[in-house]
Amino acid sequence: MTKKIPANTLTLNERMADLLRQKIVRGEFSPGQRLSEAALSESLGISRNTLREVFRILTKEGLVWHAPNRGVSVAIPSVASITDIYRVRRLIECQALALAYPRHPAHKHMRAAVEMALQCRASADWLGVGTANMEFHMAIVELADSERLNLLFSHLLAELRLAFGLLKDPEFLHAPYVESNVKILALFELGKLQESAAALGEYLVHSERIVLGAYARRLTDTGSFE
Amino acid sequence: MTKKIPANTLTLNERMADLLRQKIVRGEFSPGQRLSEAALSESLGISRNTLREVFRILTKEGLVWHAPNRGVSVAIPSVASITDIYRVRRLIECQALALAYPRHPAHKHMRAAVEMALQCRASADWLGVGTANMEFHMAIVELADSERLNLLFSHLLAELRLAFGLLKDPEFLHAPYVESNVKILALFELGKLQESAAALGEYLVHSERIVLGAYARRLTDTGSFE
DNA sequence: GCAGCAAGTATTGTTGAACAATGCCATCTA
DNA sequence: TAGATGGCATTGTTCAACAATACTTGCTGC
Repeated sequence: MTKKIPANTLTLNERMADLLRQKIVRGEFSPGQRLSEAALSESLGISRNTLREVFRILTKEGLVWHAPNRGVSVAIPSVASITDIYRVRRLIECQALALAYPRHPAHKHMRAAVEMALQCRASADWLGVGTANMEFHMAIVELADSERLNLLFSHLLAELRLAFGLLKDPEFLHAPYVESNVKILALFELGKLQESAAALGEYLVHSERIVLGAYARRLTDTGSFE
Repeated sequence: MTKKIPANTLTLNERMADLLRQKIVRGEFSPGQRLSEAALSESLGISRNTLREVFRILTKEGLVWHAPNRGVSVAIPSVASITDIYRVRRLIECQALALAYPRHPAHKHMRAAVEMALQCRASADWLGVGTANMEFHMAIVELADSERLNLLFSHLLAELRLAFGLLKDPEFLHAPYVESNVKILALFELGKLQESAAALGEYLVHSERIVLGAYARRLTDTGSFE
């Protein structure tokens, strides 16, 4: 009866999906860029079939776009998708925070992320600040104790990261929010859940505006993608 | 410059995924049943490679379970997963309803679903009542205007349907809620969003209790799956 | 020069077969 | 009975091939 837990060794597909996901969110490919099966499978050292499975994984996560008979390309974050992502974030994050149990274990993750952000900011590591910020918000969602929400949210963040990649000036994007997160965490630790959630809501509205603004500016600078 | 819209013809993978998804939620396979690649690919008339892509799609949706080197089996809805699903439903549905624009187009879908439920109930078509009920709740989520929430939710419902399939007595499961939906819709149409959302919340709590109860009873009747 | 057409090329979609890696099961031994 | 052994079945991954679709190039006629 003591069935062995399935080996947690990831299969090749999944490892390669991780790899490619990182390459994409780190901006090693430009949005809209076509990902040729032949070229990529050779450069990754995997077969076309395996690569296609990887593509399918990333398609579900919204990182690449698949057009039948035309292959896959790196997704181009649209204004609509950014709006959508923030809409979901407000809905999920605020509720998760407002309804949370104040001593929930994920609380430690929140704190760790805030500390990481402060540290990165001190050393002007703006990419690190961005990462820490995302971890903070991921931790907020963890408060809801839902596997499914966690998964959805991690995909959302990856997609958002792709959009951030388009924008210059990460300092401008992330740095102002370190303080905001500090405040949200402080209110949460004091048990002032409603106020904490309200602060979070404000942050999200503000952040969306900044991202959309920077995004629109970029589009007019460089011309539309399509 | 008038690029053609990508052909909306689904690829074989996707069509087969739809097919298999239906077979699963309709209970043509029993939960836990192993889905052999060789056997299934032959019976569906597709190659093993194609079937594996289909499996990957359904795995992401939670309908089948994949254990490395041991293949995939129809998912066994656990008490934990049911709890999780209802947790997500409460979080998303109630907010979607409470924050909705009262004249949102999806409102028509809600009404259509309620009418369908009434009609099915009149002819004692309990399966139809169940379907209509799900469409009603899908419509509620559509109020939030989020592509991503819609997608998540449709997967959630498919998973839940799988759990329902385990239970006898669909009348018992769905029939009592026709009235509840009528009430929720009525309050919504009157613009009483908070009351409507509250009624929805009550429904969800109640429904979860019923499902878990029936589920536990079934487990003690037939013995644990594992 | 340019719109439209036609043939050829490149890429993706799908299949079948092959072999390695892993898990499962029956048998054997102590 | 417990554990080791070896064979069998299934999955993981690759390869090669061909069909179906999209893209390119060059041509024609105006």
